[in-house]
Amino acid sequence: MSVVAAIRTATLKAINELYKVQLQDKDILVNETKPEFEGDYTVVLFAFVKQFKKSPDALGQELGEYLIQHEKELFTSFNVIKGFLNLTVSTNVWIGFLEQQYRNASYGQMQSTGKKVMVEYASPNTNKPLHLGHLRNIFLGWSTAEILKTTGNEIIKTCIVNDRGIHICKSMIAWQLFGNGATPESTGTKGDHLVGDYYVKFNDQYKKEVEELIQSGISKEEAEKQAPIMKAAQQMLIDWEAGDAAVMDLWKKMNGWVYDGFDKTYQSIGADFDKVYYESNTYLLGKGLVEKGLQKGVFYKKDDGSVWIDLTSDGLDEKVVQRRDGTAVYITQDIGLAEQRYEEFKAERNIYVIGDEQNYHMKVLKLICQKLGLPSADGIYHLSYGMVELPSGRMKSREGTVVDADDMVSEMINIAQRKTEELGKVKDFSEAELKDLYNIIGLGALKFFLLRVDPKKKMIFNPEESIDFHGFTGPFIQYTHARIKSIVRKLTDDSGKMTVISSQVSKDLLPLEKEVIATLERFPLVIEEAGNELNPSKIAIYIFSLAQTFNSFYTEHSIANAESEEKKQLRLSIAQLTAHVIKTGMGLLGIRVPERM
RNA sequence: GGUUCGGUAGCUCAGUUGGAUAGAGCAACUGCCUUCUAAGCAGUAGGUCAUUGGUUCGAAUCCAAUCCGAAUCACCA
Repeated sequence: MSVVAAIRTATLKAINELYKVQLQDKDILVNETKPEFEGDYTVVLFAFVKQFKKSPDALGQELGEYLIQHEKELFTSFNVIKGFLNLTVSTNVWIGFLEQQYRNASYGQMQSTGKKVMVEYASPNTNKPLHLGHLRNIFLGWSTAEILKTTGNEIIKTCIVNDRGIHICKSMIAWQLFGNGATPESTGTKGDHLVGDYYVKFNDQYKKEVEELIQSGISKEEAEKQAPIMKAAQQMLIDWEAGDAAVMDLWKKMNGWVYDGFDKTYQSIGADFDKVYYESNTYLLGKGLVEKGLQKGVFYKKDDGSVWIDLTSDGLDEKVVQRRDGTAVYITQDIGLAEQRYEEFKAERNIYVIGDEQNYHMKVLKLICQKLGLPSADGIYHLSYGMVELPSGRMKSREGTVVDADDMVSEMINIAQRKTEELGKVKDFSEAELKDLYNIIGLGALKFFLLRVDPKKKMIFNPEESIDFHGFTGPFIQYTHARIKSIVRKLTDDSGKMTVISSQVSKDLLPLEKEVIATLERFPLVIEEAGNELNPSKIAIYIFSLAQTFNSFYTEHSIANAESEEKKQLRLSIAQLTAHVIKTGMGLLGIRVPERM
């Protein structure tokens, strides 16, 4: 049981004994004591004042005295200031925790819940390469999955590839017109970038044609409809749906290039999936559900044959679920896919990592599934995250104002290399070791940058100012880890035992020693909170504050030259557990930590 | 216009779901490398928590109104 939980339990018991009132866990507010007061944790008493008809001071005194009397193992002293009961936790509790955990290689891992959770993330279109927004999505999805794994769930990572539709036809048409048979091999261009280039070319040509038509006296709307290249793309989509052999061949070839490119990117950033769905296989799903919905009276048919659902009583609008030509729309496919996935995996929860621009869509999706009475419905959860914007506004691939994912990654790795070379601390590293180190640091900086903020909030990225390596950053934490490892190497033998043998650890704690231990002790609570909220930034913030606290401790108190062997043992244990928590916590964010840097 | 989300230091963000004198990082300024890695540490300065009113022992946090910004409201995906 965590210290905070123990304080709650003890307080509940004390209240029950003293005032014969049975309260719940959630009624007891336990905070960390502010540094300017004496104590470790604080029970806030104001909430009980009315109920017990006591002054806050009297209540605090009575509770404090009771706790000191009856919980001698837990507390050593208390003080009451205004309505705050400040409790000092016994040193034995902290030492006991440390002795128990510092060699525990699985500290932080929780017991299995037996629950299955599916996490869908990334889900790219195949007409252009990944950009910074995708990176936020991918890091967020991957990290959330890892966190849920650690809190005891079985995880299925999935991805739905949007591989068909007008957008890919645009790239295909432009390639036919301007490509001259170019391939990734012939041009030396990564496949997804090559296809993306033709998507841009399509739009350039389209714009040009529209301009020309407007010049010839046609209205803008009409010009946009009549532009030959757009007509060609639309025709190609029709041919694709008809299964035209030549179109299918081209489609397969170009998508193949894109997948090769995506795979390289995924590999470089450490993204992986247990199951990938392709929209070309799923876009016809959901048609049977339309029939079912009509029978159940959830849907209704308009005179022109289109099928709708009326969600106005839920505060939303009317929504089409089937076009008048009988084809399924986007949302219908999603319903079908939700069903199919549920049939296949029976996951209780299905977390969709999708940008907040689709909040409305996802709300509708869940609502329709619920109204249809689908078993997958209640498990649908939209993990909505904010867009990554530039100082000039949103990124737009058509206007070329996107920060490309591959460029971003290689730039971060370059900066990592430059900084490492400037510092010159790893001159004995081999070529391969250096390469790996630059990867660890560069990607660490990037991932931490994108994960340290609340997913729900949109974030602004300024390409002019490169991502920092000091302060609240990945490299700062990696550096703290490397420093600890350096000490551990010097003070232990290969088996991890202290070279200086001492039978026991010191029994008294300096303030900074205690602060680090108390922070370490909170790790499982933080993981739990991050899991409940599906919010990796909680982990990032926590690990940063741990590193900060440890660094203060590190500069203030020597480990190797501690006053006594017991102190040395104590501090080394603190350092080792800190390194473990940093490594594990950063691992939950998908960030590796180096042994040296 | 309807709905939803947001506005906290010059910048980027926290703020434990209503608790003590609102916190970090960056940028600025002062110190600290002949003892475990200075990608570090210690410190200074920086705030009308968008505005106004309300709820109560207590509000950045809850409610109402107003101002500003964003997303969304397709027989596109």
